[in-house]
Amino acid sequence: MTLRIYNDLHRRKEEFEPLEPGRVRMYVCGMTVYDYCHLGHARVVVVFDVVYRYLKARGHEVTYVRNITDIDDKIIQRANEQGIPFHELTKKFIDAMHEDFDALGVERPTLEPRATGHLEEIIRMIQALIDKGHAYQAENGDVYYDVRSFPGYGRLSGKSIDDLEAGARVEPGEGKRDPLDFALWKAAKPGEPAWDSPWGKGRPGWHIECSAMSTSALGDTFDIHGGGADLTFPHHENEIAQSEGATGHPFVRYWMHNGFVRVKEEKMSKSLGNFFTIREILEHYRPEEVRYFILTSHYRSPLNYDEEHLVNARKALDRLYTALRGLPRAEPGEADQYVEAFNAAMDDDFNTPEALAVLFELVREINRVRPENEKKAARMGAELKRLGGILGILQEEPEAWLKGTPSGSEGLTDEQIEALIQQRLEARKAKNWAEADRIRDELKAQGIVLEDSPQGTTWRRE
RNA sequence: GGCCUGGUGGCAGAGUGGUCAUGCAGCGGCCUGCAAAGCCGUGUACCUCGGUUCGACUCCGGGCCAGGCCUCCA
Repeated sequence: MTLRIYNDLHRRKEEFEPLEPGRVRMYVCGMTVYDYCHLGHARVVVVFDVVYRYLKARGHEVTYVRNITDIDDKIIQRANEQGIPFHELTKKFIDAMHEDFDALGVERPTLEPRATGHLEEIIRMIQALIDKGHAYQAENGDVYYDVRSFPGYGRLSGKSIDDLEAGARVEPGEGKRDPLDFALWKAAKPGEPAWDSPWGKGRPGWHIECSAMSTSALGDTFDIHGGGADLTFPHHENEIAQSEGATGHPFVRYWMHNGFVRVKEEKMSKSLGNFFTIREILEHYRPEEVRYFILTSHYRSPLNYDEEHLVNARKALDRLYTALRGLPRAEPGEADQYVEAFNAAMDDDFNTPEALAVLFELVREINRVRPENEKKAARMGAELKRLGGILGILQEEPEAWLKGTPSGSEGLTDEQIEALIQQRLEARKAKNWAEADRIRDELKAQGIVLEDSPQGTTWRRE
């Protein structure tokens, strides 16, 4: 069985073979930390978290690097607006980002480099580009990449320099030789944070940060580079030009881009203002519901945000957890055909919707087997939980999940519920069905669902 | 304008040249004091017009529609 990944560089699925067998080097473009993360950011980190987990589950040793852009125009602007030093602003949002991602159950990457911690590498790379004739310093002090000096420019995004040229414009005072040239180093303006360099005080451009951080952490050539589809051009195109221009080696073997989160058929983005932050959503929905929702569509497809879908995610997770509820502890087993189907789905370019479908098929089998053979069901349940772990779901205690509330909601306490159930039990013993049903209806009105079984009555929150 | 995706049942969302997705919702049955949960069963789904084929939702071409990139954006 081989893993196939859709490689954006060639626009087709390709068999995945890491440069070094058993070892995968992966880089994902992380956040620019000037605001809270929204659902679009959540999608990137959840998607690549699953890629990371699955590669590990497949037995690879994975070095996963996800950077933090902690210096750029927007950060400076926002810090100035608030009258605080830029690093104070970035610290606040880096902390918030970690809170949000931790809440979503996203594993921390192996390394999380920050641009401001890699000025040396950045400067060295820019110098190499100048030395090799790929970059030049303009009269305004900025250093630009000479796009026409790199023959492969446009290969990833499928654009030709000449087509791009048509719509491009040079802003006054930029001093570019060609409108498509982009800044590697921006000369310091008054009041801006600045670092010393051979070209005077200034700061790095956005694109060069990722080239420098990725190659310094993973080497000139590495296996997977990921990010949102909006980064394909120009960011990733520029990264290729920079890294290959500077090192002379191929940069990335497999390029992966996830699709956008949409709101009413439009891309969710800061500029459109139609975004929902992770923390807003987590006020009303549980992290696992958000995560499940993200995984219900394939990572390259668009994902339409709608609260109804989050509600649906909870119902689906309820079914999964219900199958696990009350099963004795056991070692995973008895479910080979489901494990195979799950792996086949994941091997096919990380097809999480199909992998989830397999989980539901396994659930049906567990529910079927359970009455006759609880031990077998328990082993299958353990397997279900293990597979869920690869997707980052189903790791809660089933009982806790089913009795849990979305944060923020209020109602009866567990003790009050148990007391009412006890009362109802008395009524049922006396065959006072009217009273028993009254209590059940009362609880139902509060969002509590009762389930009677020969073993007793259980309850859950809707 | 250039380039790139995609249009699947009530909703969401996979997938395949000729039997099944899956979840939610619906309907019938079993189970239950009645329910719930669970199990079993159930739905003339594949934008449109042509073409290829014994056969296409699946391949090819046109059209229509939606979204994206071409400027900071995950």
